[in-house]
Amino acid sequence: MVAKRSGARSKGDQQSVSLQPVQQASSEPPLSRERIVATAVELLDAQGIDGLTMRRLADRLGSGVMSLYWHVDNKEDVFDLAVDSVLEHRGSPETGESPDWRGDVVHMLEDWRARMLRHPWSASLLRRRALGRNILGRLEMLSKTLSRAGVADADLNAAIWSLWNYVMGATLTRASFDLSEEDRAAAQQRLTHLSEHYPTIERSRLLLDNDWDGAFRRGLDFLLDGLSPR
Amino acid sequence: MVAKRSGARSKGDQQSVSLQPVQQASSEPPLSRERIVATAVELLDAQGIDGLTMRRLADRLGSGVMSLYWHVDNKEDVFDLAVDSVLEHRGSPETGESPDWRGDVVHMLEDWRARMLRHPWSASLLRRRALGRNILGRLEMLSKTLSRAGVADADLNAAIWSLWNYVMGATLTRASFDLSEEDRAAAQQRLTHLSEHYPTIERSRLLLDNDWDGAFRRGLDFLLDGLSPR
DNA sequence: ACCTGAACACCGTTCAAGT
DNA sequence: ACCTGAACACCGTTCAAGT
Repeated sequence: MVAKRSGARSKGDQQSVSLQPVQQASSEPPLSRERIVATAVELLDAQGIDGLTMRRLADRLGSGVMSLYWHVDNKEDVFDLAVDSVLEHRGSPETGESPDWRGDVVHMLEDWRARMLRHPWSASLLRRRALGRNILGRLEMLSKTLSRAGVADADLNAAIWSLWNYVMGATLTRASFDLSEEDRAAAQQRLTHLSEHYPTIERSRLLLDNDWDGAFRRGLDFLLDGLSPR
Repeated sequence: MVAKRSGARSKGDQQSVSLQPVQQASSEPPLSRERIVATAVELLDAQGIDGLTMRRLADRLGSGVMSLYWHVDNKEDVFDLAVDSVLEHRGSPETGESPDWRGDVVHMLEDWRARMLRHPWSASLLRRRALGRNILGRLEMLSKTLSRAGVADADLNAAIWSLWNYVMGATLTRASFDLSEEDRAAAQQRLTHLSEHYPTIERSRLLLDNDWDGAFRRGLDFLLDGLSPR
């Protein structure tokens, strides 16, 4: 799980481009869970959620389709593993001592969101079954930090879930709203056409606002204001 | 495995049943956008997101598959229409004058969430293209209410999106986490097994907490505390 | 305007079998 | 232990054609 972009593909290895004949192409590394997951992420990035099929995945890996099923239960399993792998998280040692708990939380959650947005398919695939070590590690860090900050034990879970909900909602919305210019245009047209019925959101240009990062940060501040111990 | 047929077919019986003067909106005979959408919702409720196929939908409607394509662009279109229909919303007249703006907001958002949870597939299908009159009506109501409550124009969009994000994240999480007892069991087992690595969330029983409604309300209160004008 | 069947180019997964 | 092709039971959608 360490090597994220490591050379799992044999065709275009840069070091040996000039000298390389056919021979090395045959040395595909053996199929493995990690290689399957990494390739699934590549494929999802390139083709989107409907672009991942077991057949295409096997093609990219240079194996037969059914070989995948030795390493992986089924297609759902591939999705779950891909999602957790996107949220790689090594509990940084300094977060245990930093005096700026709020900064720590904001930083971790912005990183969370940024990672998911780099793989826009991931937000819509985060089910309970996908909870792997990376996601759990982030929840643990959040829990520890909030507790240290003075959030009461009785409020802790509600606070964590509210932050989770906010991040998931924001990420999912951004990923699913902003994928194509075509969608933007259609929404704008529809809104203009019906503006008489929705005067307030028309006036504030709610659906045309494009500052996603700023809006995320400001909403997060609202939430952290609300749950800070006073 | 419940092959439940709602008697919705048979080409010529609408006139022949002479004892039935009751005319409901659920008219059988002609294919129409509304009838397609309503049946799609039924099918999604019964079989889940993968259970909706154009062939099955046509079957339920007693028509050929390709007949659907006269009324509907494609399968995506069916999804979008189904999502908006779930969020039916008639702008209640009294919300314009109620003195309890916070109660109004909580009420509308709890209704929003409840409607989506009654159709758990809907949360994961809410894209920009799905924004129809019902969703826009809710955003308009939210906007008006917050504005009336004294939220500054410069904060308005951030406030609305933060509420949207929160509701969407909470609803999506609840829908996708709690669908099966099997998932719960697997999560519990995994957590117990790895509890040494995640002591804090283990101690607070974060993943076993089952009070979704309460957690939703408490998190919403955090957020509203944070964005209330002081 | 509305509906249709046949056909195309795909799917995920079971199975029995190969090394 | 690991991999495989053939086969099954499906998909969404194009097309040419019917009323």
